[in-house]
Amino acid sequence: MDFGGAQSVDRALGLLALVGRHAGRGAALSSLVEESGLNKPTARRLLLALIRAGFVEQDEATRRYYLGAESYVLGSLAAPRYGLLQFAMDSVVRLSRQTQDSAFVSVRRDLVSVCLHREEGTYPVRTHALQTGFEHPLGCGAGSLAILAALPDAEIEAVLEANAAVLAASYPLYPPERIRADVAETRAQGYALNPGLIVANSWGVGVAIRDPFGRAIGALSIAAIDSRLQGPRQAEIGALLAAEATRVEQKLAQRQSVYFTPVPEAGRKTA
Amino acid sequence: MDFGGAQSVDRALGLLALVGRHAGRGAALSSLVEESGLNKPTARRLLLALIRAGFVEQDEATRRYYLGAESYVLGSLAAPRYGLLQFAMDSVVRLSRQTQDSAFVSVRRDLVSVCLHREEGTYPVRTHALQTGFEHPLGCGAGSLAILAALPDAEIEAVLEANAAVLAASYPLYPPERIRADVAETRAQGYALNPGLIVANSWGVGVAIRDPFGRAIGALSIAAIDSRLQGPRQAEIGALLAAEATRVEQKLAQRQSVYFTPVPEAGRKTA
DNA sequence: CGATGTGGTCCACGATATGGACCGCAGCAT
DNA sequence: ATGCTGCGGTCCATATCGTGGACCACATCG
Repeated sequence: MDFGGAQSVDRALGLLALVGRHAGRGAALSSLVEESGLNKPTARRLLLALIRAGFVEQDEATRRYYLGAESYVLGSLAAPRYGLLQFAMDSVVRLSRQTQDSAFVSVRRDLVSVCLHREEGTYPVRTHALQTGFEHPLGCGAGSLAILAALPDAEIEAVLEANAAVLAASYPLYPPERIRADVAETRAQGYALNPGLIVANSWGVGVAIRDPFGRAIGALSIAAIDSRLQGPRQAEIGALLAAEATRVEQKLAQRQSVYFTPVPEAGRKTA
Repeated sequence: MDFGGAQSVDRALGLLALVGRHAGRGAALSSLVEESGLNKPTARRLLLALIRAGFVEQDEATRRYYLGAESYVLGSLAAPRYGLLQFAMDSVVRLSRQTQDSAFVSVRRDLVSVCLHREEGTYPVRTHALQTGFEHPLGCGAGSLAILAALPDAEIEAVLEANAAVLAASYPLYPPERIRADVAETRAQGYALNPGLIVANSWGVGVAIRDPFGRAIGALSIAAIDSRLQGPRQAEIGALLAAEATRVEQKLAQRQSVYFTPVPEAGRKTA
């Protein structure tokens, strides 16, 4: 199979994405080394290249790595095409206020769902299972499941197959059959439920956001401890989420007509 | 001089930034080759790496290159640290409505100013000199000059020196002395004026935006044909801009206290 | 139906990235 | 003080990897 060379570029971009997933907290060299599978000199050398280009910055004192200004500029320039956060921000804040629990926007990125923003709830007991930058395979977690359930059946199968290895390795509570069942339930209920399958007692409810072509591109979700997402409140929150998702979809439909691309490329195999 | 290796990474990141500067329009391979100074096979190979990582997408039909989803995700993750667009968006829209001319947010990126968003004016005769993604050396253009004038004198000299080569080569109407004079005028007036120095008859007025530490990080600006920016209207627009800049600064001060970094690294020499 | 301008690919050559070994430092329990 | 551990960072001989001139395929145009 021909990958077209440029391996060090692949590694550098992987590192960049990794630094992004640690944004806020900052990433230590050692953790980047571990998570990327690179060795230290290589990781360091690539980070220097990323720093040189302004995509990453290093805190002089703590030596931790953060995303740099160029990353922000790039994202802002990409916003017209993908601007989910821009349009979902209001809704997330509103959801968090209304429910007192933490609210999230996630976006689909190929085979996974990435959390773009977490709006802290006011209720004193909170779950911190999901934080900005975290990602899970499609189907794992409330928002992630909502996205998956909104895809055409054929695509769901393709995604599950491509994710099979990761699921088996890191998500023991999520065998493919389970996810298929969850998808069916999500479609029946109108909202996705995660009954603490990633972190025990940390439940979530999610609803997908579709682009003007009807493709699921992201999700809104709420997370709380199990006792706050039982009985009627679950469906109430599902309805709230659905209402806000519709608002986001309307904003997307208004502004983006010019920019949106017909097809964002199918999921590819795992490396 | 030791650059720490990883040259192909530098080139790839340069290409990525370049694709970003063409966002919206999309970038043709040939123009990327020309603007980057790379040769075709190399550029193509690096682009394939960028596509593989999701930072760039290629339109199947037109073969043009666009920023990909990962670029957007990355930028969203960097937003808490650099979120200027997020907070300036409202102001730009308002400015454009009030003045009927096109309004812009730009952000400082080392030695240059990059236009993050252009809000189209309603007035029938418009200038298209500045578009989203365009960048100019600090001091060249209204917003860019506003940023420069808001820096400490020592930093201004450092920036001018570092930019000397580019200015001499590509901005014949901007000798360093001229920029120094413009800075003085900007500080006296309270707003920066570009009297058609980049594109003839395309004038602009700009005001800097400062972060909570007082450092100039970006600018708001208005552009129009010369006849619409003469006499009293010039200062009126200057005042409007200053008012909106203050609003943005307040939003930044509120939200960002936790995130903002003390020092964003001094300008480095041109390559 | 040649001429020109795209986008894209091949492959021999040699410049380039690699990673095991190493350094210096900070914290901490002897 | 003294050794230990874990951290961030760097060196440099080795061989792997990227390079770019030459080339192909396909449109468009006069």
